[in-house]
Amino acid sequence: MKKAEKILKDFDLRKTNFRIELVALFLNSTSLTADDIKENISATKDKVTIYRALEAFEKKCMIHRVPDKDNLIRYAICQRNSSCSHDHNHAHFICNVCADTFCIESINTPIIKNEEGFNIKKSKLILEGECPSCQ
Amino acid sequence: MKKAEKILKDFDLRKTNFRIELVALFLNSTSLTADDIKENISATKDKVTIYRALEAFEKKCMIHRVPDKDNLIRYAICQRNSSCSHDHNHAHFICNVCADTFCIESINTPIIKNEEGFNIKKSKLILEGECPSCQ
DNA sequence: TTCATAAACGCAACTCATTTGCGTAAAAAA
DNA sequence: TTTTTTACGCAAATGAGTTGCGTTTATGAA
Repeated sequence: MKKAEKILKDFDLRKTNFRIELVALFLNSTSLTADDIKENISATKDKVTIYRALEAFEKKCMIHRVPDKDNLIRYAICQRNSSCSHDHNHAHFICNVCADTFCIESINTPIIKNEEGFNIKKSKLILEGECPSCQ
Repeated sequence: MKKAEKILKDFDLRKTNFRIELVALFLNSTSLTADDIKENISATKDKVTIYRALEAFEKKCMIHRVPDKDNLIRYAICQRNSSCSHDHNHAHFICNVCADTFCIESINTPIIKNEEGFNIKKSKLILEGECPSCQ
């Protein structure tokens, strides 16, 4: 069994041709929008199928949402296995050139103590600039 | 001349009834979406007029875009005067209850040195939780 | 292997924030 | 006051994401 199929099994997701292809695409990508997927997948051209697969993958915590340059819905595959309990407290980097988003596992989001009466439960750190390939 | 009119003049923007009312609304708000404006303005009900005013205000750097809970376009008025040269390097806080976004001028976005081949030009820090009024 | 069933697919149509075009009105400059 | 530039308002378009529904397929039990 290939890696993509094993991942689907591990996350209790059904193995369809499209979903196997989609997992493999995630494994070879830093992050993906619905449109990226449509352009790079052969098993379906239907956007609804794509959105529903993303929804299912996210619900099982196989992928997580990452910030996007143009506020599109964008996902990356979760590197650290898994189950929904693991935290996504790493920074994200958006490349202004290629518009891709990268998980920066080596930088954690800062822990900010409550300030000025705000009850802070979570923080997100988004970096911008040029990614290694675009410089 | 009232404060709102002075601001429009300072930013080299025309004084129309709607824009005067809109600046005053910004001065009394933490942040606003187009829909917030539509609900709280009497001078126009036309969304195109609202979007174009926001575009003009942003271009002159009278307002700046802030993150939004639902990925809507949301703005806050720039507190520190002004001209487009001043930096917006403060954190933003999104309230999960009222969905308003607050500028937290007392917290700066962290300065991250270039990492793993990424050329980092800017950072954004987004905090989430409950704002003072919603706790 | 076969059957039942729950989930996935694919098509059409919809929602809703934001944008574009264009003719008219009004503000600022001459 | 006249000219010029910008703002307004209406209609229509765009485009990402969603919903409904009938059909197909993967999976797990018999």
